Amino acid sequence: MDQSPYNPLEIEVRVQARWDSQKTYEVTEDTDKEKFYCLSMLPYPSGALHMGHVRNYTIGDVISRYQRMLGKNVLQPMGWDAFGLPAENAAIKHNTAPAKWTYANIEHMRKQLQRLGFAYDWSREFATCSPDYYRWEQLMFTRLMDKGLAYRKDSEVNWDPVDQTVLANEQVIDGRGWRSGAVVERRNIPQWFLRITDYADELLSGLDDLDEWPEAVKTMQRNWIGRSEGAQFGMQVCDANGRIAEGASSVEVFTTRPDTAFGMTYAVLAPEHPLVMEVTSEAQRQQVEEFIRTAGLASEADRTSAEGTLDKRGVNTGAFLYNPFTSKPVPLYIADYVLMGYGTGAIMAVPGQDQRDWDFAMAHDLPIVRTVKVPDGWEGEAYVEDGVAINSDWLDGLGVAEAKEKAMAWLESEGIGERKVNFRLRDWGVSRQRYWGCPIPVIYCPDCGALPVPEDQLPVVLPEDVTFMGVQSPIKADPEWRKTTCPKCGVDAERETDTFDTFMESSWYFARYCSPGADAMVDERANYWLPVDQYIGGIEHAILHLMYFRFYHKLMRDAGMLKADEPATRLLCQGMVVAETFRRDNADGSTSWLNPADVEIRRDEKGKIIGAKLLSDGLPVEIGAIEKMSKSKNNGVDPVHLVERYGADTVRLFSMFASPPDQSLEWSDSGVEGAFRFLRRLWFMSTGHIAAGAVEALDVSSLDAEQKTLRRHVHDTIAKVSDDIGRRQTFNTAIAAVMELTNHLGRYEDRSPQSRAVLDEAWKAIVRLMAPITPHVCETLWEMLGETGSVVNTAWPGVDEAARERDMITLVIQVNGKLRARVELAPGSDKENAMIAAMAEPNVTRHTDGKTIRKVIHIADKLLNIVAT
RNA sequence: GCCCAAGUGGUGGAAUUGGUAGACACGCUAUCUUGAGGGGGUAGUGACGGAAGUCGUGCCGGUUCGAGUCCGGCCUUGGGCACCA
Repeated sequence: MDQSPYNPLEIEVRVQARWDSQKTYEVTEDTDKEKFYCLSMLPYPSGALHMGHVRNYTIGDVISRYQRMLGKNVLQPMGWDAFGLPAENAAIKHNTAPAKWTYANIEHMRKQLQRLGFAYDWSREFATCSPDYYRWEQLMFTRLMDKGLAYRKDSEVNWDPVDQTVLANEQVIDGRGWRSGAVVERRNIPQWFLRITDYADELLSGLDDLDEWPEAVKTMQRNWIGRSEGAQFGMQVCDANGRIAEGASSVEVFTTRPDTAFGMTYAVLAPEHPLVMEVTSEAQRQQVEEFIRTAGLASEADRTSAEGTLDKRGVNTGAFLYNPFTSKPVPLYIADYVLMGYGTGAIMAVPGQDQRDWDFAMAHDLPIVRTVKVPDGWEGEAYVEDGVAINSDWLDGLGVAEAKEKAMAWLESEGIGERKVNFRLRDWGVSRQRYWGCPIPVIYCPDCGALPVPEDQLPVVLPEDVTFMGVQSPIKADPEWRKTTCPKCGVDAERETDTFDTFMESSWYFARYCSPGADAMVDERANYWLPVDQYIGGIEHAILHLMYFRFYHKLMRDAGMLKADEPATRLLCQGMVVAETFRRDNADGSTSWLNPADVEIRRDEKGKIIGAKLLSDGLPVEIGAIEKMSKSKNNGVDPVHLVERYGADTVRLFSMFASPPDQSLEWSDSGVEGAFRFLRRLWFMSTGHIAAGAVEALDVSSLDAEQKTLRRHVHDTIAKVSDDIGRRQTFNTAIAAVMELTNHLGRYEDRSPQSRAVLDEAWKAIVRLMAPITPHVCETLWEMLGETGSVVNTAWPGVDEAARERDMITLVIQVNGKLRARVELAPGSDKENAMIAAMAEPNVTRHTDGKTIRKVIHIADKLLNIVAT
């Protein structure tokens, strides 16, 4: 048999056509098999696949293919997060409709994904902009309205006064509208919210059970939820002498440090606090009104001092509050360092124990009382650490924890206050004043108010064939679209013209994949597949998407649709794809960023990079920082070009080999070349073995030492690769282990019948070990090795533990912790025998002669350390 | 400012439980092969040193027979939060 050259393009097209025609990756529920649901975050159809996608989806594909070879029923779906602002921008730019642009992108990107050979069940594919998808989201929302979990309240938006439209945060550039250039205003308009705060406690405690989620993600979510325990209590308005008038108002404050209440020297209301104007004295009225007008206007950057703290601006209201702990009045201020959106919008200020209060007290000449004893030599300002209570009457002498407890118990027994838990987490605002999104299914009746669209009128379909002017949403501009009648009383009514935040669609797509075609949001099939066994996506989604995803799953669970408590058991967040940048600073002060493909690197004779030049003009360019691939830095590498040149297997191999999945991956053209070289070598070596003809049966008992060593290496490699892919998810070291074994095979020259039998075992192992990573070439080699059936459906190679046993082990000999010799010993040798072998080594005795051996540490079959002085 | 990662050859990275630092790959050097280009083979490649050897995982200190790994302090880079009482 002749050896043909490695021709990846020919191989890949042929193999993919077969997978396609045999529907290899389509799956159904099968209770006889263990299921495995592997999900990669669905892409936004921006137009073309980038390296970040390739990396994300290759990781998911490797895990899926590995799990399938373990015999599991593996679901790996793919779809499109199709709503969103970029489609509106593109529609304006290209004078088309957002829907048309989006569908064209999906067509294009689907082909690109298919060219990479990912094992997706395409029969489950959907785009989130399809009415068949979003109708269930609308139905769910109406149910949430019924349950009171969706509600409407006023909220601030960015308003462009020229374009007469709401702007997303990213459309506001330096305080101005991105198109009109007009100064953006803040406006309060009614918007819909989901009560995620009702689930704050469960979202927090649930993190403790997510053992296979990265700590970094869990920490970020914990901080975002921001649970804090403390006390809330009322303080009555009083006069300067502490006298409380009949029917005086009371101000509720929240504190995590009730133990410090004796050190309260003033109190503060947020500028938006409803009691501000009521309590403000006549004398202070003008100042307070002036402050409220200007509060929050100055940008944060302008108000930040060199030390990084914000100015503590505020003004005295002239009113006093009665401190129930001391029975004395404290002056009441308003200040913008107190936020209306957290706690009660009012605080007791204790400058001795809170740095913000300290800063404010210093700026406004307010007294400072320490209520926790500071350590000797303390030179700081506010003291927030643990310590003994002082100046606190009946709390004196207690530690912070005990004092807190006693203060809270006192507040409760006196009926002044109660224990209270507050969260930083806010309810999820889901209204967007955009066109290209799922219409919010609500009808406003002049008599009945806001009503959910009845189920039989769903879906509320977003018209797709629109002329998109960019100034305003077509459904807001169209007076006809919104016209409807009240489902309750039948009078003329109007539809909501806002659409949902696109995070809504990505919060439940994982469940819809499990119930294709269901005449409901999901059906029973979802409980077969869920929870997701492995979820893969970018760390940039650590907070928002992954929080909403968990929240929405709980909403679906509580609606009786799903059984599990959490949507995904294991999470892997892949790192960024980065590349070198090249720049030229132009004479006019601007910078040109040059693509790596157009630049040649220059090195010295040790291979160290000493410069770079542009290929087109031969003149030098500056080497910039290594940064995330982006259009702005022109350092992107197009995966499609690489696939055309080297094949999908090479691109997949390099992206898995260059670094572990959770670290950033530095792109390198020569690294891609190296991956290609490895596959070509694999091809030539294994087809060479095949060309040498049939192989006789392996007889393990007849192997000589070298054959045994080779076979041991094969089974050590199988064990390592299994562990690296399955448990550690360090695909780079798995590949390195296969490369090492391949190098061993290359050096192995004996072609006796039993050697060829061992080599045959080795090649069949390698082809299966590499199959999840480079499936096309492995599929082809598997056939050529004379195996029937697709490697996709073949069992993962098993480890023969007997083959891994060693006749001799290498024991490392140290003297005083320094390596001095290595000796070959039978495994299981005891300390005495190890010592005899060690003392026979001249390099050891040279370092022990004339010294007393104080101690010998022996780690069986590993190491002997002789301590001699 | 607070919280979380990370820092190892010329480069990407390996060292999984405290036990041989630098696997694997890139790059580079020499050499062979080829008409050339390309590709491939072989050998070498942490630093210093002729060698024996010594030093070496951001810096300073500690624990230990033994530290890249653990502890304390600091520096740098990346990420998150950012007046949340």
